[in-house]
Amino acid sequence: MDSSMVRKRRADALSRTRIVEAAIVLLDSAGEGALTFRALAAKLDTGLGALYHHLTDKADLVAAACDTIVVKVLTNLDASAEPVDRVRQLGLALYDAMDQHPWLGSTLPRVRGLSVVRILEPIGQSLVQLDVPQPEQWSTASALLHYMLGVGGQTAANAQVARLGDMNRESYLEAAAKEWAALDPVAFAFVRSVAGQLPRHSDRQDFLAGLDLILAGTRMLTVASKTRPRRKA
Amino acid sequence: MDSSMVRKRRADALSRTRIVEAAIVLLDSAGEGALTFRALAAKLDTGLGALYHHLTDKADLVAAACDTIVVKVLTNLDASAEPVDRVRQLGLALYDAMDQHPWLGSTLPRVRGLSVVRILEPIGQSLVQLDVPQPEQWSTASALLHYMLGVGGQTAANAQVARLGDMNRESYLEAAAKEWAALDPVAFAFVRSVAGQLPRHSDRQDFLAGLDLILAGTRMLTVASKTRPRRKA
DNA sequence: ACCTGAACACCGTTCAAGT
DNA sequence: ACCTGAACACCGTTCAAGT
Repeated sequence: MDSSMVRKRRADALSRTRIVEAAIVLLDSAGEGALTFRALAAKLDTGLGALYHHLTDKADLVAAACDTIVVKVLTNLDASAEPVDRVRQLGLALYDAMDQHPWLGSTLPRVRGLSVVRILEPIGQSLVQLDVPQPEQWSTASALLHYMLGVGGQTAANAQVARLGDMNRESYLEAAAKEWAALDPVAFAFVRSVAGQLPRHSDRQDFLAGLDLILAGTRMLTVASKTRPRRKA
Repeated sequence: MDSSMVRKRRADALSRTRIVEAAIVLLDSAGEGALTFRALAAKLDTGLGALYHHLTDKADLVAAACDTIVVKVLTNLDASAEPVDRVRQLGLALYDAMDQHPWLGSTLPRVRGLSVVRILEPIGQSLVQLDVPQPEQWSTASALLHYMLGVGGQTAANAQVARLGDMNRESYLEAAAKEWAALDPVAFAFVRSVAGQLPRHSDRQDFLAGLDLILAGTRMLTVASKTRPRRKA
């Protein structure tokens, strides 16, 4: 019962879930480069080989970490909302998760397993409810998925650069804005013209604006198909 | 003048450009995992340290490889085309480059340097020409950029999985379709419903369809702004 | 069955030493 | 100035050996 005994007998046994949770903590606190089997073993106070008894691979570990977050995001969604709102909610929830766990955006695309399919499913279901014509359902769902993943990748990259330079978000954006403003006025006319808004802008709002752009384009697909009315199911 | 002398005196001296070109060949032929300073040194018949005399980092090398491709893509664009067509051309050219160099899609987002800004610039210029209102220019250009990068990331991931499994595109897609068809009928209703089209679909056409979705949404921004007409410059 | 940690085959990067 | 290659400090992964 005394503390030395508790320390000897581990509070909870090593398990896949515990390892993955520790991996997420490691990734969140110090970035992708910090996830190491050795660091993980030290954090869990165990040996290297023990980890391989619960995981097949590092890829397996990363995939499990991703899937844990993705499942959590999808579980918290409100299924009763209108289809368009469901997609927006899903997008924002995913954005927030990628913002909170920057390693997610760079890892999710290349992860094996169901994580990406899990995200695709509610998107597709919403499009079906929106009466997007069958031939366009797949490409539209893909477009929404790729957009979300693309934003996540960039979020991850920015977080990584900021971390390497040991900067916070504001100083990073201001440095980028200054860099852009110094570019060639002819070749980079547009980028220079928007450099000023860079430090003040909200990535989250921009994400939603882009999502709404795709959803607006999607609405036109349904409108176009409604001119040839189909009977209801 | 005889061949032994030619072999002794290297045909062309080691240079940053030559190194980057060799790196691209290595990446194209065997994937991201094959790009190693040791492999590169062997290919160029030089020492390890010599490479560091022309490069600061591995990140520097990868960034240079990316930028080489990006610059090539952008150089070949037809600047005289209509704005919408310019964006589509740019998108397709980028898609093709990412298809041909699968490592590009997974690397581009996290690369330091101008590569991403180079892509953003012509997108933004096209939006200006399209009379997209100033407040929406940045978020719209970002959306288009992120979409393109998102598709590239997925292309890269698919190529990677196919390479690991030693499969060609067709057998990879058929395996994925079979996997999807075996998913839970309730939880994955949508994904199952589109599994059949997976082997036959064209990623390139889907990419364009998604791009057009965003462009259709963008057109609505300009139409909306035209109801309050502004004087011409 | 579950765990340990030394050992192996790699990496990126550095640096004294050469030309 | 440019190049060499041994050396260093890491990796992921394996595996005989322990309990």
